[in-house]
Amino acid sequence: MWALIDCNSFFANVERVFHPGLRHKPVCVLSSNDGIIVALTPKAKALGLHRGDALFKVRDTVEKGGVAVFSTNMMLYSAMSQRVTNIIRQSVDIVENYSIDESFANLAGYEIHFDIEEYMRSVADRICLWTDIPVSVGVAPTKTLAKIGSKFAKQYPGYRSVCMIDSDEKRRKALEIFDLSDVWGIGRRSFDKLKSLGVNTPLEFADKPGDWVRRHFSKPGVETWKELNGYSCIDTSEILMRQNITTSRSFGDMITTIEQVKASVATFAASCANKLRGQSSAAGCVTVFLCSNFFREDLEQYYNAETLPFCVPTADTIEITKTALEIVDRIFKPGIRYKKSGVILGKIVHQDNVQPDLFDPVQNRAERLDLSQRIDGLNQKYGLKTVSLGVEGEKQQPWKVKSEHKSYNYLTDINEILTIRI
DNA sequence: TCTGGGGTCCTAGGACCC
DNA sequence: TCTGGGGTCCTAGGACCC
Repeated sequence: MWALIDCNSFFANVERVFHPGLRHKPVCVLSSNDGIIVALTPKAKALGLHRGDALFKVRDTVEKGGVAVFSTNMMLYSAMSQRVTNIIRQSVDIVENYSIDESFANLAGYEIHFDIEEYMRSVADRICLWTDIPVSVGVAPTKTLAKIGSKFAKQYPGYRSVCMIDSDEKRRKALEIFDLSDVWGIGRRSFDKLKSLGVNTPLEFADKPGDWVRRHFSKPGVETWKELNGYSCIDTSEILMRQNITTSRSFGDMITTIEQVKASVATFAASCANKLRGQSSAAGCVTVFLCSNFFREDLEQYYNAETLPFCVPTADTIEITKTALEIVDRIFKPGIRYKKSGVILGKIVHQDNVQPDLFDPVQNRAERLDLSQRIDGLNQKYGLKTVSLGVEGEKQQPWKVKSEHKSYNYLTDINEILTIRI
């Protein structure tokens, strides 16, 4: 059996933890630039707000409904996610951390010594007691069914946080009433296709014969079908090394000069390089893209991207930044008002597997990497951008994101720790 | 005026090899 | 007029996830 432990309205609930006055108020968390709503509590949903709504379009509802609004604070959410995961790992041996707010726990063998439902309920209660984050748990023979269980657990308080799908009767009943478009692995396209084929519920899909499914769908569709029928086949075991690393942002204000574009690209390149070293790897190529504001039909539109390879895979901030800026020189077009840029590192290999080049123009790779790592160390100890490249520019720049409702880094910065007045 | 960011996997088709 | 058979590797784009 698998359990899926899913944190309810995770970002919004993390904010609520540190603002106890909001316990019974609607809360929502915004994307970068305070653009759209990315997380919201049930009370905010009840006002008619949705994930994906642009803030400027729903400002009326937000103000009239007394909704507490927060800018996104990933440092805080990551730190809280770590705490939740740690508690799960204390109770179950094999845990796959699937996303920032979800973990799969492998319960094989646990039924011998425990009442699984009560055991997982005790885990859920402990998470709530120790972190104040409410979770919903689904338990089932496959991950896809466990996901469905957790949605039921979230929807109906009667389950007391844990919904177990452990018999064929329960499975069929769940699949009969569950929304087909909410099944894990069935996105917009597959949903439309199933509808057009006359399939309206997960149960109708599960009951189709295997050759029908294989005729209409390829590997992912067949796997979902098997999982719905109780045959476990989706592997989410942990990805130890990312194959691509991206840093991109929309700008607070549109920018026009090449110096500003370069400052943004240099900042994102340094961020990518830092993430790259964090997983002890090196990149074989770098891509830079620039684009204008596609929502502004009155302005000239532009998008361009280019990729350059490295002679030898590298994790050196200076080398990566220099190459990224060469791309800017090639694709920058004057007269455009730029809204977004981004840096993508690709062809990533582990640093121990880097193939040297006999004609490598860089002689001191080890020292260069050491320099980058020492800069990481200083920035880790004294705060972001304590040491950075000059080309990244000053702290205040028009392209920096808007973030007007950001809470403090209560869990990771000693200067921003929660103050309690008695 | 204001509209997010970061990933993975699969497949078909092109280009190439013998 | 007739024009094989069997592969590999790479990439762009689609579909999906959070």
